[in-house]
Amino acid sequence: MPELPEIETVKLQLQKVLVGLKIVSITVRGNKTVQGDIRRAEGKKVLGVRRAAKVLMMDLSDGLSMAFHFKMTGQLVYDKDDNPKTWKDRVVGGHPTEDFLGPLPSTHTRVIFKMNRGTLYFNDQRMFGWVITGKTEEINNLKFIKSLGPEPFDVDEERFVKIFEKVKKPIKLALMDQEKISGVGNIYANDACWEAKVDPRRPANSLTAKQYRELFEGVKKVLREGIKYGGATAADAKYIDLHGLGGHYQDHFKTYDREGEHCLRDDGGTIHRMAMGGRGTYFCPKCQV
DNA sequence: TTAAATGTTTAAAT
DNA sequence: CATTTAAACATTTA
Repeated sequence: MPELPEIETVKLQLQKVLVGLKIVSITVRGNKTVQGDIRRAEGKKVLGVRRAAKVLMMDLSDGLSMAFHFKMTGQLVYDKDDNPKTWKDRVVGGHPTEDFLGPLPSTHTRVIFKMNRGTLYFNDQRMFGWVITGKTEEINNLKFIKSLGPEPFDVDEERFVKIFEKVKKPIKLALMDQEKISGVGNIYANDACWEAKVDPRRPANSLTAKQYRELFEGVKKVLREGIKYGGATAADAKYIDLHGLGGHYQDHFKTYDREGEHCLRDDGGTIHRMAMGGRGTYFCPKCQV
């Protein structure tokens, strides 16, 4: 699921509970999910948790690291207790499914990390996600990670404009192109275009200087809001809010999943939905030009 | 039954 | 070759 804010949220959570713990044993239940010899990580200590765009990385003792990609439906759940009695004994992050609340492992659990205190589960319903284990240097040099463009927070306006001014594809798809700017996915790309009052279908090279500037500020704004609210758990996760788990950015969507609803600018416009690059694209035809 | 779902990844077309 | 588009991946839910 997750885009940059959701992974950032998981990272911050895991930094609090996982660092310093030792991986006692690893059980692999989905071979498709695992790349490299993940069991090399057994007996290693978690030294740190970090993030690059949508990739979560764990640095382990003895120069090993692991990189997780959640793709559409990945999630990490850490149970502090072997038999969690309340949701307070559980830390969750990633795509919201009932796995957040039910007993684990579940049918979607692909990897189980038994720690010296508690258990970490990597769940992934659709099995697009992956976890790669290797030397820290190998992980840092993964082709996928090397090909990532800068995150929006790491460029200035001039660089931002330069990235898009020769791109002919629609601005929304260009924003989601990880080799140009990394960390932005479907939800935040939609909302960023709304913030900038830009029609998502506009060729990326056709924006005015003002629109580039507002898009640059807008994309940072929606990402910052996503992080502030702890990511999005989307509308299908009511049961998660009930228990206090998960983020709340879904309550602050500007356009995403708001088809037919009024534009938040109260300009009389209605949020329309169309498909672009096979993904749901939401915008207000009235103010986004 | 069909469509769609917070993402890449690959092949095909331009 | 660089860029862009469409299909594919696997599963569940509306």
